[in-house]
Amino acid sequence: MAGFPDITPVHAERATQWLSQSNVRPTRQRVTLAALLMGDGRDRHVTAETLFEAASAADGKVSLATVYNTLRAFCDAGLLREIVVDGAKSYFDTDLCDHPHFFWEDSAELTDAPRESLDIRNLPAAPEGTHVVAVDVVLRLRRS
Amino acid sequence: MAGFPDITPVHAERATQWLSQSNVRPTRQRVTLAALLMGDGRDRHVTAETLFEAASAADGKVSLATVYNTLRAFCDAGLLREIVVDGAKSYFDTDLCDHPHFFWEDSAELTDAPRESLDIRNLPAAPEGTHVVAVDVVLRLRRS
DNA sequence: CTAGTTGCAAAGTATTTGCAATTCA
DNA sequence: TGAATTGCAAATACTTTGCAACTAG
Repeated sequence: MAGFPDITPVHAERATQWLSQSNVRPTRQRVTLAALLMGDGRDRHVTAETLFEAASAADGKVSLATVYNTLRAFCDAGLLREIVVDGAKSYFDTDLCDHPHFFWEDSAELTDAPRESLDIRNLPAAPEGTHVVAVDVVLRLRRS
Repeated sequence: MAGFPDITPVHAERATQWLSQSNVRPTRQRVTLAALLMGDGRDRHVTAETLFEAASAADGKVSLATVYNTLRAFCDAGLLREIVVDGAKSYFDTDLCDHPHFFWEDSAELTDAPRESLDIRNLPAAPEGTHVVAVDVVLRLRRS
């Protein structure tokens, strides 16, 4: 459930660059959140709530509203990908490529599914005047 | 947006049987909603709100809370399939088979995508102790 | 008759927003 | 400095729930 890295100076530095490169102003709050998300370079799935808790535990001083706004800003800047699975929460994924996800119905958790194998052919064509922004593939899991 | 059939006696009759067969008690409200959903045998995608409006227009006398409860009941009974796409609303589909959907980001509408073509191979295996309940494939569309 | 269902209004959950105070470039 | 960002609290959007009144079998 936890799985967020500590915020080391190195992580903060990396986070700052990540933001600057996408023209997102690296404020203190955004650097904190960015460092938690990608400080160690690993892929992560977060909700506003989990990230807020991690930030509060780490250095505090980020309001929940800012977490929401920041996640949205990161998404708009192309730093994150929003994955919508359950009616209630939105998940944000640091891995930008299309890849399948497992959604665990009992715990409402979202995890990566092995992507190597998946092979989707003959994807329906986008209707006239539109293009496909993303292909969400979610495997809903239930306890056997 | 509309696309709901009128509620004819034939539709009501068909709806009643549909419910009875799944051990869902065919109350007046449920028959109304069921007739709107599958009276004419066509596939449909609804949200609580669209179905509520259709019911209100048709014969009235169904509260929004009941629409929510009923959609959930139909789902539990295996008469509908819930499709989760966007953070806000839940969609319900009368077509129970796995098939891909288009989600139109600008209008927040959900429609079927042509299913003939789609060919998914090597779906990741379900982790130990779980099974895959459904595979949701959603193509998010944006205006070009 | 009585267990299941309805409707209302109230509560809940996830998220967004208005706006004054603050902060980064 | 000035435009962008923050934080709070209030607002919003969707959905569920408590409970008394009703209804199908």
